[in-house]
Amino acid sequence: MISLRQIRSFVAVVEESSFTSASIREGATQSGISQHIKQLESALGVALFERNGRDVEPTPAGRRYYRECVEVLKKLDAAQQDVAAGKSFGALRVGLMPTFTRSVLPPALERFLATVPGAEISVIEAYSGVLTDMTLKGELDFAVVPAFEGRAGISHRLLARDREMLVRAKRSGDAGMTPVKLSDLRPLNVVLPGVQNTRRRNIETYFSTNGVAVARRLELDAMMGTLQFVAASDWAAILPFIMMVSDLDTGQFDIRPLDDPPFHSEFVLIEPARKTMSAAAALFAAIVKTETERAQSVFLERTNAAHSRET
Amino acid sequence: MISLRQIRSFVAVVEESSFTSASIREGATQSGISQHIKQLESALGVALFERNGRDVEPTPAGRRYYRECVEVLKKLDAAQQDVAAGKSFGALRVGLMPTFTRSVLPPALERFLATVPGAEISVIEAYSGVLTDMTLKGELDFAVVPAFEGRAGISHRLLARDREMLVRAKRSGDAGMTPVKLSDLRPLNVVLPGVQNTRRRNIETYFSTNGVAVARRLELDAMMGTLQFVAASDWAAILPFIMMVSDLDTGQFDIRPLDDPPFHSEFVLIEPARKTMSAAAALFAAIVKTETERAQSVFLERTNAAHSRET
DNA sequence: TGTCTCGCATCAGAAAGATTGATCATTTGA
DNA sequence: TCAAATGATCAATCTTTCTGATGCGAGACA
Repeated sequence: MISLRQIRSFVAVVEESSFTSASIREGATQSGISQHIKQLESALGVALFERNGRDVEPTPAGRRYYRECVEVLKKLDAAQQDVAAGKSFGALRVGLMPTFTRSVLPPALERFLATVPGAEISVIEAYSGVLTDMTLKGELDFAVVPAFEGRAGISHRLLARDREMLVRAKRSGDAGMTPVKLSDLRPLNVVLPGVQNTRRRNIETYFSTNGVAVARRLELDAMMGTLQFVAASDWAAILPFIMMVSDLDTGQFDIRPLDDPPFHSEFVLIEPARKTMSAAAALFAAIVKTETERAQSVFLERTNAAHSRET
Repeated sequence: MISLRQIRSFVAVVEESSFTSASIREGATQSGISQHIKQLESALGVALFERNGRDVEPTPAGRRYYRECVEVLKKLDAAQQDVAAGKSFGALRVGLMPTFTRSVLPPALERFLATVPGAEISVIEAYSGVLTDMTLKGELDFAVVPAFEGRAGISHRLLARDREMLVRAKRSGDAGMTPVKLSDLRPLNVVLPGVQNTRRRNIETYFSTNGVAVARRLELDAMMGTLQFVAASDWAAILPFIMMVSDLDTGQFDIRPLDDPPFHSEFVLIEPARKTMSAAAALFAAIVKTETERAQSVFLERTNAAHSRET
């Protein structure tokens, strides 16, 4: 007889393409996972994986079974949520990339806690890779990360599309929010996230596609550090608008939208495909989205203002 | 953590309205079932049943959870079937009431075995109550029974609507298939199924609604016996047309449709709600349906023939 | 009203089953 | 060719589950 444990192991192996990683994710041993798969295969009478050396790939039957298993798990999860709903809003764990923790998180948190006074929420700030792994492991209810290539076991939906900005230390006389064409500038000293970061790849693509000259590159995988450093030097950074909203009026930064062409980034909300978002999570996600939109509305106000100053 | 065993137990308890019956159906002990429910309730944090003395009734939450659990089980079953399909047509177990085993079964079986040479099939002949219980227990892939009031855990769909006939021993000079109004006849000696039988209740309703006089009643829960007895006596029986198709030309019986008003019976195909019909079962069900329709087409031929003889 | 019976809850011991850790076999990449 | 990585296998252990006996409460019946 097939058990849920076996199914969970199977799903993990498909998503991780590895027995060993699956065992870690499921908090089990490789041996146990191996046996689960074996039992499943013998119960179904079908091979679920093709083992070619160190390569584990689902057979067509395995792939089909995977799809259905994910649905079953999701339905089961939904059933539990449905019945257990109202019991208490449970503890909510959300992963946000720094872009969001800086500007959007504070007002979102405030609204959420006002709406659900008893809520328990933890927010984990990390880069997209970490957040994606945690989401896959089921350690997060959802996470917000840059749009990515998709990954087995993760479902995602667009949360926001944002304009990338050139951020430098403010010098007197700078007109805020004036669009800037990077290739017109002299070669930049630019602070960038590390190569494993999704944003880094997008930025490099923009640079090379649009003939942007870079004098020097500095890798900093520390957002706070980046901002501090940029504020106190002549280095620049490329950051999404929503990250900088709260800095528009501090006089610390010169913030300008990249233009000609404009550079957009997309952010998606990801969650484990096998789970149903809890009511609490859905509420918080909605609040994050509206707060993001509110922050973005500032963009139009300011660029209009900049425009009218010019004319 | 919730297990499939627990869910199956829960579903069984809801459908049986009893821990004890559920334990029998699941091949477990009452103690075990009780623990499963307790674990489920504590895992969900919700009471699933209201225990009022010897009465077990699902709470609203329990009812909702039941619906979702059935779906989960069904999806899981479908997933297995899907993946395991092609492995072999498996053993098929079908329950038929005597009405169907007499006329429809032989040609249906023949066609089925011709279509799927390697098929293993067993047909169980029994009355509707027995067949329904077996279906609920999962001992049958499906069963054909008289239309009934519905029952938790059983899904059903209409298979055929058939005309009830007055069946008596043939006497010389009888014109076959002439419609007959029972209340015009002198009081009948009639052989009937036992009171627990669904057909019995329907027949009694027809009798009393239409002022049919009955001289004597004889209860026989043996279809073969009923036919033998009717053929050799002046007792009558009320039987569906499809049951008698193969006896139209034997010269043994006088078979006439009840008329003014006509008396119809419906037969449904039932299966466990938590399962997905296997490909083999679906095929056999389809064959049974077409064979039933073929048998019924004889009705029109013969009544037309009878009509033209009269005019 | 008292007693009986039926049915679920509970508990401790027994059976079953799952998990682990060690080890082997195989493949890949240096 | 060797080292590293990965999956398969196996026996021992440990956890979980199940059972059978017993308890308890509610309705049935006299």
